[in-house]
Amino acid sequence: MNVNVKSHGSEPTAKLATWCCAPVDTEALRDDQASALADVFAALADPVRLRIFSLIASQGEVCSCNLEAPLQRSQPTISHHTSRLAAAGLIVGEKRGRWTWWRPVAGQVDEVARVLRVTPSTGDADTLA
Amino acid sequence: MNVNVKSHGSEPTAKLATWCCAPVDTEALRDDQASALADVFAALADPVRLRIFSLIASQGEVCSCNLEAPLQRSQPTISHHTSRLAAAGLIVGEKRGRWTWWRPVAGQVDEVARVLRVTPSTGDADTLA
DNA sequence: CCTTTATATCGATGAACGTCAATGTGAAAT
DNA sequence: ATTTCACATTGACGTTCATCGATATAAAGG
Repeated sequence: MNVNVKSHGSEPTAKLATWCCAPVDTEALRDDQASALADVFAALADPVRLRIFSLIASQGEVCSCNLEAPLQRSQPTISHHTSRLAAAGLIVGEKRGRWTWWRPVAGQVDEVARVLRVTPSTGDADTLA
Repeated sequence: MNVNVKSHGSEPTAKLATWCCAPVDTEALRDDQASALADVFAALADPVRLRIFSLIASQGEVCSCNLEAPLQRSQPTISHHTSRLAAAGLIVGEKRGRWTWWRPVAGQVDEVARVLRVTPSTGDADTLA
């Protein structure tokens, strides 16, 4: 069937799960950790990219051709945003036939969620040293 | 005693927990939800702000005066970043005497982490490259 | 009052970003 | 081979941003 399956997308620059980092409330981030993490947040800091990512994550797999209409953006703009999400390691693309299919990278987004976790043990009535 | 305790910081524009939204993999984000969420991510999309937030979250409470040295940024720059974090609802400031003390808002960051969660039970996810 | 201290705001500058029209690329269909 | 189709890349434009120096505000101590 899929003879023309190729891996696709920019080489992700962010490989958070391999080396970054303790939850933000347990230990202060080093500068290099903060830079890598900021790159991932920057990829999510645009409403169009967020909607693209949620469309991909909720459908499991989405073709680029099915993103232009719901987001009302031009084809180059969609391509630009999928590239940025891929560079951040949040999605991966696979070219099958003429279409590029994008899937979420669960590990990357879970890693971000883990780092973001703030222990609720800091009650508001507590004395905070 | 602390007679001069005042609430402080810009009125947070992002009140995610009150209305936003399903995890990104269960339902596609609406445009207004994506915009609000993108604002929070934009607040985290800078290495200096990330380190400020992690310093505050890990210490529970930090004075602005203790941020300039570790981050090696000027006082106006630190003030600018704390304002942006406060506007995103991620921290709150309290002016006691001459100093402004910043604390994390656990609910906001937990809400972001919850929305980010991607269930690893995505049906066809076994073919991840 | 005046001075000191901590923080906020203003103005400017250079960099990065979102967007689209035009164009390039490579694979599929005819 | 030629055309068509899906997507990437380029170039340009206006906007937003991070940063700092200068200045303003506000509180505490004299």
